[in-house]
Amino acid sequence: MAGKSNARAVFAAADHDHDHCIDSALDAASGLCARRGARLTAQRRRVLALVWRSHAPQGAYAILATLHRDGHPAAPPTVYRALDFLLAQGLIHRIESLNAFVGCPMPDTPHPGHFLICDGCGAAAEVNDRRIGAAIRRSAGDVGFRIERQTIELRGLCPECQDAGQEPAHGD
Amino acid sequence: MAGKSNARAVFAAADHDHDHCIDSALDAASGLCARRGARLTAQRRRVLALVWRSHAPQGAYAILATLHRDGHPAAPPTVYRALDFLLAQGLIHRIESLNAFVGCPMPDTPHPGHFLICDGCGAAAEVNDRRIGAAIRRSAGDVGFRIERQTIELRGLCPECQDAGQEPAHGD
DNA sequence: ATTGTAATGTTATAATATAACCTCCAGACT
DNA sequence: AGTCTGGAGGTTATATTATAACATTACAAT
Repeated sequence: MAGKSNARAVFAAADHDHDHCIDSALDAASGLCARRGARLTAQRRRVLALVWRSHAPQGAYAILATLHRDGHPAAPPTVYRALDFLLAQGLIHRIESLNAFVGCPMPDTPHPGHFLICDGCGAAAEVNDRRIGAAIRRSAGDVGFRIERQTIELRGLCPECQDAGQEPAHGD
Repeated sequence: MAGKSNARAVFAAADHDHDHCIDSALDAASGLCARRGARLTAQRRRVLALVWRSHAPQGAYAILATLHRDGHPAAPPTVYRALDFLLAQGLIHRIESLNAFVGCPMPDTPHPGHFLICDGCGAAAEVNDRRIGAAIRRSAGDVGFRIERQTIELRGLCPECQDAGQEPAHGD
């Protein structure tokens, strides 16, 4: 129906069990922090859960507001500190073009983080394509630039939102 | 001396004639706007000149402050409007990871804008490597994602700043 | 001169992020 | 248990980046 069904799925299906996403992310974080001797406190765990609330990147102030609604009032520094910790542990990534944060699906291994971000549904999918990484390293190497950090954010429309966007038109 | 002299230069040399950069950029902008029927007003021209003040991306409020010092006081919306115009005309690019703006060296043709940004000297070099573009298109195509806009920002050290950073060490 | 539109001015405020300083608690060591 | 210590979090204030909303001016075309 979608015409994209042969594509590798990187965006979660609309009807997926998102509670499972959240639970696995929290479990992975617990294990990882335990192994590293890092303290995943209740506060940090709550913030991580809220970042994972959706596959759409969450802003710091959205997280803050949700903490308040959930009976855990906090001030901005509290949230930013928790986010800093989670970034340092590689449990989340920052999306620069949105000033927002998204959970990392593979926090065990360090990686640059390449994102496809849908302007329709807001979801961000992390891809980490070896070809992109290789092309970037070659390009930088050619001019003698030493890369320390990458921001690769591709905005556009995911397959589902492309399909959804075309229906309104009269069979164009 | 630098050991990188065989690399293609994308970062301007420390001693280059930067006034020439500014002048060419302004000339190019004049011509381009004239051809398009877009109005490069004095205000917009001043802001463009200030974006080009350096090869390091300039923040909106830095531009604002300089306008004040130059006897052209303005409020934030004035600067942001000028920046919006310049972005729309492709005369400048926004660097998301810095919340700042940098002049485009080739404003005549639309292009995504791939940047090498030196954390040493602050300079941003636009590269637009075909291999990066190709890798990105392939990667997105594989999963059926339609790209509308790209943010590719590689942070690190330019050749000069790598050399400068190593001198302090005792011949390592 | 008139008029319509785009550009700019003006005021206020929203949204994002951090500085600085303080308190408290968990775990290490005795 | 006592006590020390460093990190986590609380609190207040403020910095930085960006935009909303509305008034005014400048300009081009008639």
